[in-house]
Amino acid sequence: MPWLSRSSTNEVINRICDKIWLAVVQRTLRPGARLKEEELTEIFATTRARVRQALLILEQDGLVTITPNRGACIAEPSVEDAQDAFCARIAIEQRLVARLCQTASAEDIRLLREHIDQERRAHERSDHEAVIRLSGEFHMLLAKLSGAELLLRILRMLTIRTSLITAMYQTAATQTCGPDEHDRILAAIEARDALSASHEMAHHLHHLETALRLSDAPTPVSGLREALAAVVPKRSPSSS
Amino acid sequence: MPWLSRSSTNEVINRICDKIWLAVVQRTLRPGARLKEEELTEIFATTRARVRQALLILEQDGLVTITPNRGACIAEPSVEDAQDAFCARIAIEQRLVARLCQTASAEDIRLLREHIDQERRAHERSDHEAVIRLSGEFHMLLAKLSGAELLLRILRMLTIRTSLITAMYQTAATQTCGPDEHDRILAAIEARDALSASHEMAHHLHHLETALRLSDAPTPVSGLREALAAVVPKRSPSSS
DNA sequence: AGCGCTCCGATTGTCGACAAATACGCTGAC
DNA sequence: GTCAGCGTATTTGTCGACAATCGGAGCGCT
Repeated sequence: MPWLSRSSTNEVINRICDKIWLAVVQRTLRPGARLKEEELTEIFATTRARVRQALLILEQDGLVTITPNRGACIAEPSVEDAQDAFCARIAIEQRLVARLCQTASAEDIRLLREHIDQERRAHERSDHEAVIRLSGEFHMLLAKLSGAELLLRILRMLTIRTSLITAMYQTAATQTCGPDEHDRILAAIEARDALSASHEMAHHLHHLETALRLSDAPTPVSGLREALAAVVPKRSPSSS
Repeated sequence: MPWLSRSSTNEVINRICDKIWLAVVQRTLRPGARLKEEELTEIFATTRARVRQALLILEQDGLVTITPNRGACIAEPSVEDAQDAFCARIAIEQRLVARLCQTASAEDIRLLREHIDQERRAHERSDHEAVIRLSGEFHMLLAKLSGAELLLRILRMLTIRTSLITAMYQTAATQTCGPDEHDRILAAIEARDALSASHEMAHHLHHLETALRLSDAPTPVSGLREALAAVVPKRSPSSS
């Protein structure tokens, strides 16, 4: 578990945070899903206070939204949030890769290449779940290798938003951006070509964003979620 | 109180967060200062649970550090953290002002001008406390006017770091960067000159950073803090 | 039958007390 | 006189129970 949100001092709380975050990335938990405290309490075999702390942390990260007397749900970022997140990601990750061009060690590059290989393997066996997860982790790995604790934290907040958005406005095309672009970014880093690296990164993120924007107007999936839940509430109309 | 950290649902908790943040900005609370829970409890006339929540939020923001069984202190960011924070601020705030060049309304510009006027007045009457506070608030105001909730949050995390660092490595020169640079940024925004605006912003932040870097090597003030506290513990040597 | 009201179940929010851990001061021995 | 060991006292961490609030079902009224 090369995982990333050791925000709290407590091990249990970190496990809760990581698990939920992982479930969201793997599309097991959809945006808008309810997170009942008691439920989580018995799932993780802990107390409600711990769960509560974990939820507070996740709210700070933007993964869940807590509404006063109604509990926690997986967040549903607005389109504006997504645009802001992409904007900030472009700004930050450009700097990030440019910096890595100067600081990256051979070991760093090896790790990145290994990661991309994993991505490629997952892609080849059509393991969409792993593809999505690994694709996000690549960017986190970049931040991690930069050694900047702060950038890692910020990038986590940003990737959380973009992951949620892709989960909400998911089109078939969204998850097909293979590891090629990551590969080109790595190549630029390896060549110590900062300009090219930041350019590739900008291109990559812009690509991701526009792939989403396609489905922006037509199908805000989650916008219909509540409505659909009310209309087709799992009850066959023949019975009553 | 045009304040910024309404992270929590609870009013009391927000007040605690704001007050502490304000105290840090005004140099009333120095980095490394101990924050005892019980103490805060009676100061804010609340319960320890509230205080605890507030401290957790502040830890997420990077304003305090909580060490497992030893409580909370005002954070003391490392020099690397500071550099990262400035790096990220430059990346983000450049985008920010460029964006404001397109979206800023007349009302926005009026607010910014008013703020700068406040800065100037504070500067003229040598109210250093207000100068520091307002100088930081200017950047937060920019983020606020951009309308991007997310950018505001990130920028808060970043300005917290830079504020802490300036409090730690403070030289006389640090706080003298008058409102002129802010003024030039505003002028560029008003002229809808995105390139110039982002350039001015980069220059401004770079200026701030180098002003600090001067004292980087020579006097890590807070490094001596504990030592000094142990050596000169407010007790006159004549008494005992 | 449609609509509004009330009551009830479920869920969250809050608090106080207890347990654990650490820092400090004291005593005693070398 | 100094240092090690121990006990206490302060501070944080945790938990369980209670109170407040919200959503929904049921019921009565129009």
